[in-house]
Amino acid sequence: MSAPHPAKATDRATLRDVARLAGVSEISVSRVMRGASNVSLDMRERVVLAANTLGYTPNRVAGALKTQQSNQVAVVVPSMSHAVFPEVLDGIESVLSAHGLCAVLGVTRYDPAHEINVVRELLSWSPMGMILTGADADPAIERMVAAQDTPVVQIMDVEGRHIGASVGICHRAAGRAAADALVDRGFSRPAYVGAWRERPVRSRLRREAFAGQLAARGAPLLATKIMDAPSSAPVGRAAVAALLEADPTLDSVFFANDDLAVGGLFHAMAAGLSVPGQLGILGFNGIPLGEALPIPLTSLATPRFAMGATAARLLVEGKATAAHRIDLGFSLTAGASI
Amino acid sequence: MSAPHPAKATDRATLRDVARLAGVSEISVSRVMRGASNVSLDMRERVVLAANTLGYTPNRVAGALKTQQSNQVAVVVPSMSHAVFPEVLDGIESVLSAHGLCAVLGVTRYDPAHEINVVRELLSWSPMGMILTGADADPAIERMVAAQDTPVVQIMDVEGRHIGASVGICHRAAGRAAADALVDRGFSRPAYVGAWRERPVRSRLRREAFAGQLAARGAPLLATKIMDAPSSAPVGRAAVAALLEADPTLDSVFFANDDLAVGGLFHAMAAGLSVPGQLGILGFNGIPLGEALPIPLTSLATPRFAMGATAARLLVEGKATAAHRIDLGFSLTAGASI
DNA sequence: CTGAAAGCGCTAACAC
DNA sequence: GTGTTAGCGCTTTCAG
Repeated sequence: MSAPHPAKATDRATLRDVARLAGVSEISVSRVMRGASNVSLDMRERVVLAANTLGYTPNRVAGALKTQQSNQVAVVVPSMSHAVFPEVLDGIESVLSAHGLCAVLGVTRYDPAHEINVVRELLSWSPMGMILTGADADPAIERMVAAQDTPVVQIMDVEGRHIGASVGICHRAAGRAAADALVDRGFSRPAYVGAWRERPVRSRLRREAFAGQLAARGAPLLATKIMDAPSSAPVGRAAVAALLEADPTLDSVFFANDDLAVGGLFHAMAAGLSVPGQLGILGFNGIPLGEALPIPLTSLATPRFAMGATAARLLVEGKATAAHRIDLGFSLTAGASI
Repeated sequence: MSAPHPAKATDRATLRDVARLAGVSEISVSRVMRGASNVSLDMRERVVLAANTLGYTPNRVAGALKTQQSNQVAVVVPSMSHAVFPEVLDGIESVLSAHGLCAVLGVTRYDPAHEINVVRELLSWSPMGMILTGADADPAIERMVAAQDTPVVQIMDVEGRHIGASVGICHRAAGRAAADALVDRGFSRPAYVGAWRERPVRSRLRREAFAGQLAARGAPLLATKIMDAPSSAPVGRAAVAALLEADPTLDSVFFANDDLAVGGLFHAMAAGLSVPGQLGILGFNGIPLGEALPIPLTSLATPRFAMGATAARLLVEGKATAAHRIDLGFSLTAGASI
């Protein structure tokens, strides 16, 4: 090809190139590429042939600029290290990919200031929607989202101030349910273990509701240990060891999540404590690992995949409005640790 | 503002709007927004004021169309359910965000046909680079990437055919190391457990090298169990139970990953088998959970975060070329299960 | 230091 | 069914 203008050999083919090769107009190529209906079979064939010859891929950047719509969905999560968010993302992805959409990822590291930058960055690509983790977003975020009129779904909590739709569970109810589960089974000297300095606000909501309900049931919370490090089994194990050393009379522990709870259970096993006889262990999230443990972990199972999938579905269906506040609920798993 | 043209109230502010309000030209606003040097202080102040008043956010879609460069990096992984890829993504994200880049996610579900579509989709946004999981990409993928001249880094394996740079480990070497570790400790009747029908090719490489080295060391592989389901502790537990039922004389098991290995360890504990006395358990990946187990899991630890971070760094530094093939290696963890 | 003109690649809107 | 025209919002020339 002896092009008159000096193009790099590696330049990406454009509509124009395909049109020239096929001997048709650009708009016809555009129509074929987008699968428009009003195109003759002959035209379609010629264009497809030319496009394949050139290895043409539509340029979505240009398309998005023109149509003012993108197939990208911005997804903002606090962390990827924790098992919860990958599963939520999995749910989001499963729905998005089925609709030809893709996820652009932002990770906030539980840092509200950083979250603002992440959101700004993501919004600069004019996504067709945005999924945020947690309620009570910073006012700056609310403003930016409003300025661009971007549909928003917030996940995890159904409580708190929401910008658009919300999909999650009621963490206060979960805290109360945890208290009831322990008291109902005869535990009377409960403790609580959290981590990561309780950065995720919803874990605080659960703890407070847990403590409140325990008091109401006459079995007040005896000890609380919030670790500095992010949640993990080793951290949970260390927390329980510390709690029991300080007060060996504790008879049960509710954990901020299963990662911690598994560690607590391991401590009990290693220390020769019978579970749940000498120590009851109650987790949160219901991760698959729990059921494979020698003593199956009892936990409040949360619908992580479904939260992501539902949030994505709301966006796809244009239902990302404050009218939609979906509580997906939780359930006690059939474990044997309390 | 009595604009002469009928604009939606919710329309996003543009450079033009800011320019009008500030009483300057569009290009000046552009220069200020991008932090160009040749702008007077006065100009900068006026523009910033106007931009803030309007809540202006630059439109990256338009910018990318003009400059032909994006700040997005396409990341293609096979799954999010498995613990490995979130950690890799975490590493990628940490580097990208430090450079003002963001990740666009594609999930292939270990489906080569779907992977082609995912890559095409992601490439249509002209990302500044692409991170692919695994070697030996489909020729169609290789073609598309070449047609757009997109820098590529492939992660996980250093073996196999690579498009651009690669960052990973040698899975054959890992398989051999696993065999050596078992034989060196006196195990002579080893088995292997895999999952997900061995869809990730690299797990097959490990298994084959494992079997080969075992044979060379005079302790041939006695049994292999590849489960249909994706890896998880329950699946690993079931696999070991099945293996031992078929042949109780097995004295050790090497697993495709720690998720499975943990399940195997739990089976041994629940069945009253001493570990490593009656059954040696060797995992792969070295997940944090392992060290918190009552019997700390011995595993071949892989640098998952570092793989992601290194891959992203290669892209950022413009080193995503075939010249770079980085083996980050693995190491045996200090466990007590073999 | 500031601005005017042109155009990135695509697609609505309107001809024919 | 097909083509022409115009312009999305920005930034790279090139003039002043």
